[in-house]
Amino acid sequence: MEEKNYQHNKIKIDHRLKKNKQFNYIFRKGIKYHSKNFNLYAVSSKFKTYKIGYSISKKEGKANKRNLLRRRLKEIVRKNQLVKDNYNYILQAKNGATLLTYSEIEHQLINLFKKHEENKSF
RNA sequence: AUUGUUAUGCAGACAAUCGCAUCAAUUUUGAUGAGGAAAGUCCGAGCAUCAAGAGAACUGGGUGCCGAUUAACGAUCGGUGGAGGCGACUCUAAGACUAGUGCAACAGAAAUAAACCGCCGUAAAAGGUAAGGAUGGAAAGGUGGUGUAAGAGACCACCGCUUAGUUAGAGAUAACUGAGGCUCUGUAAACUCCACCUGAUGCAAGGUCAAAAGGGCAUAUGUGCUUGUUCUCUCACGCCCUGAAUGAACCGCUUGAACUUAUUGGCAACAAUAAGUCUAGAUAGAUGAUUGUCUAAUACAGAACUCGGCUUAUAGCAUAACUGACCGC
RNA sequence: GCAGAGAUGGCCGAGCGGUUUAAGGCGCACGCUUGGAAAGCGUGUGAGGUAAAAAGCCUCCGCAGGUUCGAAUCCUGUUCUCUGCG
Repeated sequence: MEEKNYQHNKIKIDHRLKKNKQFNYIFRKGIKYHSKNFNLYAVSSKFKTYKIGYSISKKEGKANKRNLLRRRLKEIVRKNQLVKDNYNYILQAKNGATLLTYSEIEHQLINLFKKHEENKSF
């Protein structure tokens, strides 16, 4: 019974960044990658899993627009398996990213994470 | 067929695959999962804390035609008066400047008070007068007549104002009759007066884990307190810091002035009764992606303690009642 | 989520019912001064529309209504900006 619970917990690891501290740390120390509508901050971490946070300023739109964008970002990251272990990320939206369609966002994000991959290999 | 006016409803549905949150089961399944405004935070409540309570005076804040509804309200409904529209109908912070005070620039002779021009009068003055002129947002009730030296509510008719009575009404008020002859400029979203209401802070409230031990201040003619100020009385005997953290978890957290349907009462807001239902509860914060079918399906927009309103944003479709103009009979 | 403050010429900033929208400073333009500059002194200077130009007229104190004879100022709604609360 206990083993099962343990396994269950192991499957459900929290991949979210939660604390303001963590966000500030990554904003300061992270390696930055830019596209037209998004910034990616990446920092290597001592943990084996990854964590990712999404940052959308209030200037980008009203609450429901921001919510929609965040959900789409989460969906794209999950579906394309863009994120690698041992890293912490922040995805920041800018310049009217809420106006983009799903496919446009997907295109930009894949390119962004490609840059990150190339940088890592060097 | 057209033109408006008012009211109401919907705010996509179904299926498949992958994915999220909560709760059940339990080992891979099932159920449920944002709005009409969830928004603005403009009002009113519940709930919590300020050790507890009673009372008085002053101050501050709010509301302001009448009646009803409501847990309550600055909300709602039905009326009255006023304003707009040919009309259906819509809008209305609408007590009192005859308690007192303030303000009213410029213009104008004069701004709450009277005479510049004028008119009458006369030899000329004195004197009488406020019709006409000019200014202004406002100029001494208005229009027409009688009257007169010229004029004037001096007198008359109509209209307006103030006021008394009668009738109708629950009342605001309305209608009628009489009186005053008009004394009384506007402004209270100026101070103020009158009537009524009103403690403060907001779930980031607040509580549990949270105790030991140590330290400081005060120790009754004292301290504390009812969170705008002061006072009276009852009352309590302690308060603060370290421990104790830029911490985690849990509670608060969703069954409620709840929702749906029916009946009854009421013009209506709404209320009562009966039956049925349980319907988000996250905490970097749960609803997305792809595809198909139907369709007018697009807009504004995302719960964060919970309710009742108000205000603002909003595509398209549908329904009902009524208004005007035109055509036909 | 809750609570509070503000918005005035190109910039800062006073004014809080009254006369032509606006004190003062910075800035800008021109002149004086100087061999030349800086500093100093003096004069002028908001924007848009109308207009050939000048003069004049109209609109503008975040935006939209209302009260008032009259609103940058008072009241209501709204938009944006900023601050505090664990």
